[in-house]
Amino acid sequence: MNTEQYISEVVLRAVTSLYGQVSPQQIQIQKTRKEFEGDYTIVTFPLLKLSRKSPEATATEIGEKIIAENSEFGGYNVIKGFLNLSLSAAFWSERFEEIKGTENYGHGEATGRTIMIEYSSPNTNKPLHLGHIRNNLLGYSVAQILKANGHNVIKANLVNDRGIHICKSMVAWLRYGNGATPESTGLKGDHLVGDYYVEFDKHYKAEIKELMAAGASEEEAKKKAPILLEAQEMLRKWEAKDEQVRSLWQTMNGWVYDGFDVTYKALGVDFDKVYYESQTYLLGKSIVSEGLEKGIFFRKEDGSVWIDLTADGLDQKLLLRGDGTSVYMTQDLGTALQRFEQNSLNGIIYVVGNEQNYHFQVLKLVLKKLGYDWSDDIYHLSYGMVELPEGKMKSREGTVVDADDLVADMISTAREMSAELGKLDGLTEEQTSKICTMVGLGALKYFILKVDPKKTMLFDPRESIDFNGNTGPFIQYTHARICSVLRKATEQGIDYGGAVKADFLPEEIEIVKTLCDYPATVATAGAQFAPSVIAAYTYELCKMFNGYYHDHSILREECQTTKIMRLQLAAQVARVISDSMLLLGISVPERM
RNA sequence: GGCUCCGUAGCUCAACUGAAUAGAGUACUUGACUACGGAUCAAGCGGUUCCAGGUUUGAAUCCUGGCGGAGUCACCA
Repeated sequence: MNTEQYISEVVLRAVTSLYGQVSPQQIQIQKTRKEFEGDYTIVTFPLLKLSRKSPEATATEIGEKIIAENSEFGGYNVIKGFLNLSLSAAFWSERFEEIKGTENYGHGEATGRTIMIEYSSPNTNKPLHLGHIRNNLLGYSVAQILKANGHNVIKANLVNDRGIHICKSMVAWLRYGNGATPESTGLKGDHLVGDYYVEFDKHYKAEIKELMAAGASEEEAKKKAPILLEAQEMLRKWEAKDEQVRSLWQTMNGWVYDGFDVTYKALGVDFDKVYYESQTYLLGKSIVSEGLEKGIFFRKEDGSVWIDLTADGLDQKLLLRGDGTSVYMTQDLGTALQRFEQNSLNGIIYVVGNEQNYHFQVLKLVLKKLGYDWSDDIYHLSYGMVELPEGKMKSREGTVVDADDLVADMISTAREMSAELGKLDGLTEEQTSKICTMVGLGALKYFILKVDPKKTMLFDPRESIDFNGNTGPFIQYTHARICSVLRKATEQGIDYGGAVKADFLPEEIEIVKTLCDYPATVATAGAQFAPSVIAAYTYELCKMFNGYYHDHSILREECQTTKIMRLQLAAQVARVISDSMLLLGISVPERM
C-alpha cells in the first residue's frame, strides 16, 4: 500500500476516535518540509471546529493519540498548527523491502478501461517541424503514462492527406518538378513535397503581383491567380475520383509517408492505428440529420446547417455547407462517434495545439447537446507554442525549425560536447553514435516534456543539452553512474540480492521516502496527462542521490551488510529512474 | 470587441487538492576535495508571485475589476 494512504488511515482513525465523524477532506496530509523535523505533516486548521481547542493543543492531542496506538511512529513535534509525525527507521526499512520485491513498481493494476490518444496528425504537404515535436512527445509520453496506470491505450494518428494544400504541392510539382522523385534528388520524400508547397506559394505571390500590375484589386488577384485556380480544379478532380489526379496524389503522399516514418522512428514514437482523412471526411453527416430531427440544429435558407451556441457564450457554428458537403467539425463529430462505438472507448484524448481550443469546446458541447454522455470523456490536451531564442517561427518566413534538422543537430551537439569532455575516448564509432543519439534526443525530449503543456515555452538547444541541472543528460548520467557502480560490485563478486537488515542513514531514509512517492507520482501524472510531473520527480530523485553518492562511499564501505544495503538502494534508484524516463519516452544508457 | 489561456529570481522553469520562511537550474560571488565517474559538493546573492480590491484562520493558487502578452471568433483544416 501507498505510504501516504497508510498514514491517512492512521490519522483518520485517531481523529475519529477523538472527535467523532470527520470527512476525509478535513484530514490534510503532506510531506514535511525539509527544514522541519518529521516525515509527514498533518494540518490541523480544518479540525479546529471539531476539537474546539487551539491549533497547538489539537495537534498535540492527535500526536499523542497516534504515538500511543501505533508503534511505527518514532515521535512527533508541533509547530503552530502543524503536527509533524516521524516514522521509525524500521518502518522505512520495511517499506524498502516491499518496494524491492514489487514487480513493475509504480505501475497500477489493470483497470480494464480503454483510452484512445490521438496525436501527431500531420498534413501531408510539408515535413514535420518543432511544433509537431512537442505534439509527438506529449502524445507518446501520455500514452506511456496511461499504460503504466493500467489502462489499455490506443495510439492513433489521423493523417490529413487530402485537401487544397496537398493539391498545391501537386500542381507545383507538375509545373516545375520535371519528374523529380526522392530517388532522383536524394531528398527525403516529405521534404521534396514540402519544397513544392513552398514553390507554389512563390509563384502564387508572383502571379498576384502580375495581376495587380494589370489593374486587378488585391482581393480579386488572390482569387484569380491561375495557379490557384489550377489547384482548386485539381481538388475538384480529386473529389470526382479522377484517375490521374488520384494516382499522382497517391504517389506523392507515399513519398511523404516514407519521410514521416523516418522522422517518427528517430523520435521514437509509434501508433497503433493510422486513420486517413481521405477515408473519414465523409463521416458525420448522419449526426447532422440526427441533430436536425431533434431540433438541435437548424437549416438556413441556402441549405447550410448550423447550431446556435450563443446561449452558451459561443457563436453560431456551421456544420454542413450549403452544397451538402461537410466541414472540419462535421468530420470530427463523425469520427468521434465512430471511434467510441467501434472501440468501446472509455475516453479519448486529442493532443492538439491551443489554437484549436475553441474547436474542441464546440465539439464537446455539440455532442453533449445531442445526448452523448461520453462527450465528458473527451479531453483536449492543449499545448502552447514552442519558441526559439531567435524568436517565433513562422512558416512563411522560412524560420520554421525542421524536425529532422533539429534531431540531427541535437545529436551532433551531444557529440561535440561529449568529445570536449573526453567522454568518447576509447569508444568505437558504433558505441559513440549510439550514446550521442540517446543523449541528444534525451536532452530534447526532457527539455520539452518538463514544461507544463499548456504554456508557451522557449526552447534553447544549448541549454537543454547541459550535463548539469534539470536536464535529460543529467538524469541519464546519474543512471549510467549508478550502473557503473553496480557493474563494479558484480566484478568484485558482491552478491547484493536478498534481504538485508541494516540501519539507514537519514539521507538514505530520504531516498527511500522519495522512492515511496513514485506510484503516487505516476498516478498524478496520469490523472493530469502531465509528463512534467514525472520529470520533476525524476530530477529530484537524481539530485538527491547524487548528493548522497558524493558524501558516502558505496563500494568502500567496510561493513558488508551496509555495503549490500547501499548497493540495493542504488539499484532501486536506477530502476526507478529508468522506469520513469521510459514514461517520457527517453532511453537511459548503462554507460555514457 | 466577445471567449479561452498565460504573467513567479537577470534568464529558463517548479509549486499536486488553498497552508509553515514561494522552490530548482542557469548566470554571478565565495569556498571544499589524492576523486568507488569532478559531468562533484556546500554556501552566498537574487522576489511587492503584473496591479487593485474581495473570500478565508491562511492566497502565486479561488472570485471581481484593470494592465500586459498569446490564441481564437471562416461555407480553412
